[in-house]
Amino acid sequence: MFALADCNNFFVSCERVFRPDLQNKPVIVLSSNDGCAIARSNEAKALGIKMGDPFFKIRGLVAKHNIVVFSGNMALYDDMSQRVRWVLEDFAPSIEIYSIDEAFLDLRGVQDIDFDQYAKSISQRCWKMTSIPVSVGIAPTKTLAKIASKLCKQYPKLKGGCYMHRPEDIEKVLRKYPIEDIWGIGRRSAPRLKSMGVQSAYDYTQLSEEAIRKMSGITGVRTWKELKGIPCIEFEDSFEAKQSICVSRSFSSEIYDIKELEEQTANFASSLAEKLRKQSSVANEMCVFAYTNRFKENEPQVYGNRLILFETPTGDQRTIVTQAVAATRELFRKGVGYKKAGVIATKITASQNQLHSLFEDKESIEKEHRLTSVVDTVNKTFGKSTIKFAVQGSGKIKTSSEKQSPHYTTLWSDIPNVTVK
DNA sequence: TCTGGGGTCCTAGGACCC
DNA sequence: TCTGGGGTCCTAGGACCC
Repeated sequence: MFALADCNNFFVSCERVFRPDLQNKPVIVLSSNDGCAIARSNEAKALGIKMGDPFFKIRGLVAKHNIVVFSGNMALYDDMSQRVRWVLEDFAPSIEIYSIDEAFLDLRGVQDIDFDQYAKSISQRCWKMTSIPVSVGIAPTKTLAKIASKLCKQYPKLKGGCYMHRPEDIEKVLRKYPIEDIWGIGRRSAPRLKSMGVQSAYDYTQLSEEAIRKMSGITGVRTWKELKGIPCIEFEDSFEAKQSICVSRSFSSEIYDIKELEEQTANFASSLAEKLRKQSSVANEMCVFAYTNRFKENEPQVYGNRLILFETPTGDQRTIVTQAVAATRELFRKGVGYKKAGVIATKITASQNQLHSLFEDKESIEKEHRLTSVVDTVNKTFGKSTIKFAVQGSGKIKTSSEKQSPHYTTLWSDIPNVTVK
């Protein structure tokens, strides 16, 4: 059996931990620049707020129903996510972190226990230890476990835990389960399937393997088998270094000035380098991009990008920042208003396999390492951008988030004016 | 006026090899 | 008129996920 633990309306639930007065009230959390609704409480969902709704389009609803609005607070959500994980780790020999608000638990080999009670216990323990409501589904495959956890949200009497294993029960559930809600069936395929008369998960299981393969390839076949109770999707509990890392943001307003854009990409590059080093990786390539506001349809659209091939694979902050700034200078066009920019590292490999060029001097490489490790330590201790490159300017990215709650659980990173002796 | 950020996997087709 | 038969690797784009 596999379990899926899914935090309910996670970002909203995190805010409610420190604002218990908001229980049972409509609450939403917005994306960066307070752009879109990316988390909604059940009450907000009931009022018709959809995932991804632009904030300016729902202002009326928000005012009318006194919906409480937060800007995203990732520092808080990341930390709360970690706390939930700590609780989950007690319940299974290994867990797979699927996303910030979801984890699979590997229960293969666990026998002679009441799985339904187990699911409920996991949920209760999470609530008790973190004040985050968590829905736990247990089933023979990951895809079915996902469905089981969704049932918990639909039926409060399940008390946060649902064990789904008997074929007749599974069939009953799948007959009522909408095709578009299946894990792995996306916005693209769902309408196509519906037009063929495939409405429910059960209908999907009734198609032939050939038909599935033709329509949705091997991934479709895997989902199809998983719905039939045959596990096909690997349990991935080991840490895998990311194959690509992207740091990008939309700006609160368009940037027309080259210096300003350079500052921004320098900041992206700096945190890109940090992320690379954090997973002990180096990158062979980096792409720098900047483009105009795609929603201003009447204005000319510009998409500038530059690919940088590093001479030797690198995670070095100085190289990455310098090259990103140089690329920005190249792609920048006067008179263009840049609304979004970013940097992407690709062709990533482990730093211990790093190849050095014949002409590099060993001593300077070691010096570089010592420097970056000092910078990392200082920034980790005293907060992001305590030490930064001059070209990063203020070290801040030009975004806005006016309704952000405090970093309740990680305040130390916000302590200003630390004196170091 | 105002529209998020960050990933993965699969596939088809082209370039290249003998 | 007739024009082999395998392979591999890489890339871009699509589809999916949260």
